[in-house]
Amino acid sequence: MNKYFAKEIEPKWQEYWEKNGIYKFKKDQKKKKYYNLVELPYPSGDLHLGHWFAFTPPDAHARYKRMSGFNVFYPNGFDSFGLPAENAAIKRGIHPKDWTYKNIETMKKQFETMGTMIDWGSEVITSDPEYYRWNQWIFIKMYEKGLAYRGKALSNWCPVDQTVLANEHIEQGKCWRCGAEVIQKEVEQWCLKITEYADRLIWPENTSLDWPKEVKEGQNNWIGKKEGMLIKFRIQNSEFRIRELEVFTTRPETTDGVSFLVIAPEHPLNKEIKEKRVQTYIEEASKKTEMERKEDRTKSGVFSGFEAKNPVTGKNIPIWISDYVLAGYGSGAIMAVPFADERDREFAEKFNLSILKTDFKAKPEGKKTVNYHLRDWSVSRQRYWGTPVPMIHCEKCAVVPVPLEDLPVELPYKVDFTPKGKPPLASDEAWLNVKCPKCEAPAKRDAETLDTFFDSAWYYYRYCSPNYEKGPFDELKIKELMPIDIYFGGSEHTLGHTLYARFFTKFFKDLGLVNFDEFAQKRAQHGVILGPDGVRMSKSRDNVVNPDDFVKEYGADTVRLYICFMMPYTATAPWSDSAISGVYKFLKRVWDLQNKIKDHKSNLKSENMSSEEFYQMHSAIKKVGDDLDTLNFNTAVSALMIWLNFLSSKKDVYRLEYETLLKLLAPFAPHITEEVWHSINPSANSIHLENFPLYQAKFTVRETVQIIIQVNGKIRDTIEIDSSKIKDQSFVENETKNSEKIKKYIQNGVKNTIYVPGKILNFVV
RNA sequence: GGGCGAGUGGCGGAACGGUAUACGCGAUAGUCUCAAAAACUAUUGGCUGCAAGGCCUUGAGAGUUCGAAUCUCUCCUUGCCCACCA
Repeated sequence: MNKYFAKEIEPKWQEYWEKNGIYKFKKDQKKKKYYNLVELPYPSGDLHLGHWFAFTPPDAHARYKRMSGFNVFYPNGFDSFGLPAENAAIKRGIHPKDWTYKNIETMKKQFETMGTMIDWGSEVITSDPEYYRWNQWIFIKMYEKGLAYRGKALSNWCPVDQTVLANEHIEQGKCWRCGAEVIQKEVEQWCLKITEYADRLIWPENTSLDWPKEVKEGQNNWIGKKEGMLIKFRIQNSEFRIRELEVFTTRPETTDGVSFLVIAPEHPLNKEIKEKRVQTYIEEASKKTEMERKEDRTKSGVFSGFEAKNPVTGKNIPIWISDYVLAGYGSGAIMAVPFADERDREFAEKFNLSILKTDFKAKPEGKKTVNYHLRDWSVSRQRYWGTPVPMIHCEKCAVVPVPLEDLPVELPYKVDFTPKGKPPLASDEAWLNVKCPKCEAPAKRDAETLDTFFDSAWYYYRYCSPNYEKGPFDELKIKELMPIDIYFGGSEHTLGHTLYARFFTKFFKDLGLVNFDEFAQKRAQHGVILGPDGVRMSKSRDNVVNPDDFVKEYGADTVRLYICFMMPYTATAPWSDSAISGVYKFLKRVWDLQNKIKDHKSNLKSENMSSEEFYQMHSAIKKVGDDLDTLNFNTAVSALMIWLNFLSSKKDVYRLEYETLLKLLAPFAPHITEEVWHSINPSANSIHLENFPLYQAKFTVRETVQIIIQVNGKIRDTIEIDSSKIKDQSFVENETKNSEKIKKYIQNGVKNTIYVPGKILNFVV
């Protein structure tokens, strides 16, 4: 027998699996489908430790499910549009497309070294025209339903470059490129009316779906449904076109304590106020970036010079302007009740405003209304590397969607995508100028691209029929494969991606394309492997751990197993390689255990195994299987170690024991188990086509059990009884009579006796 | 400020309200060796005792319970997400 040498066996089996297509998903009426999904990666060009952590435990789960008789669908793809490609291109002069597709090639090769059972036959690459064509199709459908509209959204705006900036492109309040001060500006852009689905996106108390509480509550809070009232305050100035201020409040009963009104700097009323100090304040407020607003919480504001009449008390109260009132929430105007609200009091104290009392009994007139924290989703990006918005702007007909049969609107390759103050696509005249589909007059294409969260909101539908040409997906395939049975991913997607995905699913249902309401039965969120210094890994910090180094040293199986073992899947903890050698040692010991197999030709058949041997084996099968089901990968591995410790303490190992061990280990360490499996079964098929061993409940209990004897809850002795007797309390009590230790404690009489069958006998004295 | 979570040996971490510290790392001693590495064996929460044993221990404090790391309350520390949401 050779020594365990991972480097030699791993590529061999990866090739074998590929050649024999053992991971190809095939329709199988006899088996239940199991859609196992991990969030598709961004093709950054390097498979890092985070990818290993995101993909290998789910791979073990998928392999277990497959061995347990499910027809497992485990596809993968690439979320390949987006800013990094464009930034890399600008920096290094490579075209975003070339950069992206080269990275995808590299990463797919790296994925192979991981030894996953991913079926790449259903791969989806979101920057392929065959994919984003359907992005455009969905966008147009949303437009037709009134869900996609031109709206105004507050954005970071560079006044020099004349462009919207992403948060990451603002450095200390200045534009990353030209250094100009970034301001907040309402910019017209494409928005999706996710708010129309707000109610349906709220998780009901008793959902049958298995999603973490953290996600359900997080999303519900984010949607932030609040019931309140809109109350009108008459402005004491007859020259304004706006005569009334409408405010939203959840506490109408405090209206008698309204001491002043506050409106947001962006409130339309401000356009009618010409005073210089007011305009100066508004300008200053617009310069504050998000970061500054977060950091500086001191109240600022300016008196508008006008008053409004409190509908309850009839008193005139001043109208102030302050950026602590948000334009986007409610009506962008509040009634300030400093007596009851801390922020209002802070403001009143800062500007010496009088504070009126409220007895919380006011009953103002007003419209009952519901407000949501959730905003509509702005999807326009003034960027090159994304899905072109499939719209045409015509002077006569305004906005006209591209006819569906003309899709996709392909992204032109030769475009100057360096920032120029207008969207890169706008500089490609040949692409930009088209005829209006309605009136045939000269018109222009929309030069913006879609947010990449649009791409990832529905990619898992496309996996089901990646080459389908009659629609975004084949409805029959969807019936077969959706919804997803388990969706693995990161917690950073709680308020973005997974919410959008739910929104899209509900939209598809409204279109009649699908007959379910939620896209994933179960959501499993992993933690994060931090750098060895306990901080998030990043190149700038120089704390990035490269998994390839460990793969080279120990092999992929060891790295997979270690990632499963080192911490719970949900945990966030620093990377440490201190224990990886222990996992490697474990695999070597499994390998070496071949030597101990009793010759299968001998008469020592598994029927001759002792009850302890049966107990150990069946307990391991149960524990490993259960843990793979419930995603407790670390304790599954420890159960394997415990059993191996038992097996290696014996003189010989039964073939049944050893083969069972290999099958339990196969989901974690697919290569070594395959190698050894073939070496002891030369004519066998792949171990990954074997069934996961079944345990028998009767073997998971020992013949005798230890009962703990307590006195007043303190352990004083243990006794061993036959497990058939565990239900017999008086028998157990009698047994303890022999114990000198116990006698000593209970000689003065027993007040009460508590017996937990098979566990504990507690005397209360 | 709001929401969700976490605090257990030297370290990563196990423990349906029922033997706390499984498993792994590290450490100590031993076997093997000229030596080292590797491998194997034993020990490894603290205090106390020659020993049998006893006492203490899951961030701090209270409570519920025959019994609490686990449930409840208060506080402390810490992580993540959101954040002037009226």
